[in-house]
Amino acid sequence: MITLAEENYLKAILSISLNEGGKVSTNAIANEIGTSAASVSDMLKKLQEKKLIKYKKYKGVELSESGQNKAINILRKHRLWETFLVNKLGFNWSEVHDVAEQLEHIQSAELIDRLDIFLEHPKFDPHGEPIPTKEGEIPSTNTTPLNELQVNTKGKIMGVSLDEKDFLDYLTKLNITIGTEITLLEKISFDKSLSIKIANTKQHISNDVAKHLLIKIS
Amino acid sequence: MITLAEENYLKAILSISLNEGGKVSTNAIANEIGTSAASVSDMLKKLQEKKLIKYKKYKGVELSESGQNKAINILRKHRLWETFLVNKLGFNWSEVHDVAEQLEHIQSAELIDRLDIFLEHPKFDPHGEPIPTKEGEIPSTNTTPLNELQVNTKGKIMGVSLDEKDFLDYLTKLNITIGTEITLLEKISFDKSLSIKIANTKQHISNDVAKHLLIKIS
DNA sequence: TTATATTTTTAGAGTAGTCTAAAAATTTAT
DNA sequence: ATAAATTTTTAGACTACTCTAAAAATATAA
Repeated sequence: MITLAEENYLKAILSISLNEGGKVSTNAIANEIGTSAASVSDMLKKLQEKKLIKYKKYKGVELSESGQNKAINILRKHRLWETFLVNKLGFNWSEVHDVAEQLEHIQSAELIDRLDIFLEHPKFDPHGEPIPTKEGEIPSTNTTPLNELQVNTKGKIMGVSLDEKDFLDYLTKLNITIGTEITLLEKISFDKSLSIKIANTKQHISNDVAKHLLIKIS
Repeated sequence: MITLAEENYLKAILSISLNEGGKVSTNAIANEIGTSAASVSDMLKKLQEKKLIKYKKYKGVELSESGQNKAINILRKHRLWETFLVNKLGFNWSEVHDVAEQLEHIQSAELIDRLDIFLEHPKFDPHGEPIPTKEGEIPSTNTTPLNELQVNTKGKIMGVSLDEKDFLDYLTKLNITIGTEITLLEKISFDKSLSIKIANTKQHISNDVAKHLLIKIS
């Protein structure tokens, strides 16, 4: 049986490797989980023992096949629960992360199958992130972070790659949500901030915000 | 903050005192939780420390007001989740206990408020057991265990007081479910077993089964 | 009421996870 | 290529919970 702490480590390793690719460092995991590098080292030994990761001391870590399956399944559960919380219970998209972090650890394959049916097999969660299939496929989204677009490109916001309350509340304040049409007007080279147009209104956002907005060019 | 283990102890103490009344013994708790009396003794000290129980060594234990509030809230969550699983996800009433035992520990008052609304404020769970209100009231049901009825009494099954798969599956096999009309035909004094009539068919059940069937006399 | 049985508590130890401090390995910079 | 900085691991300790075995308290029965 896998423990709650182990599940959180697998999830962290998956999340980092989806963002950066390649081997994952001890410090990166410590940072993601909010613990010490020493604790991570300890845990990596246990996960290695259980064949959930491939790990050589000082050389970084990657998920084994079974570890990846488990991690993707947790991600699937997280995103299905977020969809349930927003679509069925009426939560705001900025309020669901913490509860979903608890719900994702409930152990019952039957429950998730039925939840998926109840939600009518959603492909994307309320943040536009793809929900892995039961088979472990993560549908690709064909989107580009806003900060990588060229000036004068027009597109539509398909999702956000950060699930933090402050960030999502700020987007709401900017009138940015999924489906919003957006035009990139100007890139300021000094601080990499951007001028954008939304609903015929000009706005200015930082690079930190822009890089988490996923755009489909139209 | 309250831990998962602590929640399970509070729940066990509540459950025993609802069934038997009065002080709860160390052994009864050990038995309910499936652990050793030594572990229970240890934990009682911690719960006492946190003012969740009233406890004197060797003298049994009862919940404090705050302990009782917490325990009733867990019971409320358990029964709301069971209702969700059966009414919304289509689980059978015999399949939901284990999953609800996990879900009852999710920490979010907002989640339970919204779930209650989503389910349209149910008063009873799929086993006919009353769902405590947000304020901690447990509605009384005015029912009698079948084995306490007098011979030739007619009534309707309003609920069951045991949530175990084997038991519920057996009831289903007997064509017994909530709402079923039932007549007590005969009590066998030798083994306290009962003859009953359901849908014009005579059947015979043990006292162990009968005592968990809650009847409203008609 | 004194012996016996039962229940409960204490003592000591083990596991899973966490921490800080220090040692070891690796990377970076001169 | 060696020194300095950074990263990672080890060592030792702490908390929460569990266990078995033994001691202490309580209940029961002759």
